[in-house]
Amino acid sequence: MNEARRRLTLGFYRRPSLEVAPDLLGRELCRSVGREVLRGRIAEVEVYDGTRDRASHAFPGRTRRNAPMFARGGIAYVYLIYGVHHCLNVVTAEEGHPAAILIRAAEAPVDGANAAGPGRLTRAFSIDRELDGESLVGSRIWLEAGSPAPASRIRRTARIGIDYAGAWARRRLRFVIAGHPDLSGPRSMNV
DNA sequence: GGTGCGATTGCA
DNA sequence: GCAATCGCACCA
Repeated sequence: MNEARRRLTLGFYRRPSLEVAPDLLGRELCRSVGREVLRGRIAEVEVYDGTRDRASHAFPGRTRRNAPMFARGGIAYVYLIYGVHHCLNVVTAEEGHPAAILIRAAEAPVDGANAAGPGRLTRAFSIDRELDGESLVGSRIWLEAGSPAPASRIRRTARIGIDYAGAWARRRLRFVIAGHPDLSGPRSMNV
């Protein structure tokens, strides 16, 4: 079986988020729907780690919504934003340490679909809150080894849409594949 | 039980 | 530039 199709295992997720984030770039997001499997190479992610990050859902401490962020790495955290769009996160790190990585963009899983932007991505991959807390090593949603982006192709920028977060808004916690055609956000944020 | 708002997007 | 649309955190 070819290396690119190898499924990522729990050990991949149970590491510090800053280690996992760049390692997610170029990995294949896989979503089983009906008898088909949607696949798309991840191009852009953002780290939300700890309770001191004002932009993180974990900032107020543990609540019902953010509970999956406090779990051990290896599950999905999916929430509804603006009552309109779903956002997919990969939960990382160890039990009790809230950390999640927002998957902001991937290559289109089917021709004509658009998975650039967190809301568009969940729509393209048919992901909603039914997958909140779902295992990432199960049969509904998972990651495969894909073709990891080499370190030389990875860039870091500030995160998007969190201007209210003070100093945290300036931290470079967004990771992208440089020059990738499917990045989201303002052009100035794409390197 | 009431209120305010968001890790976004698409359209005017 | 702004409306859409709703779960939920927070306060009373």
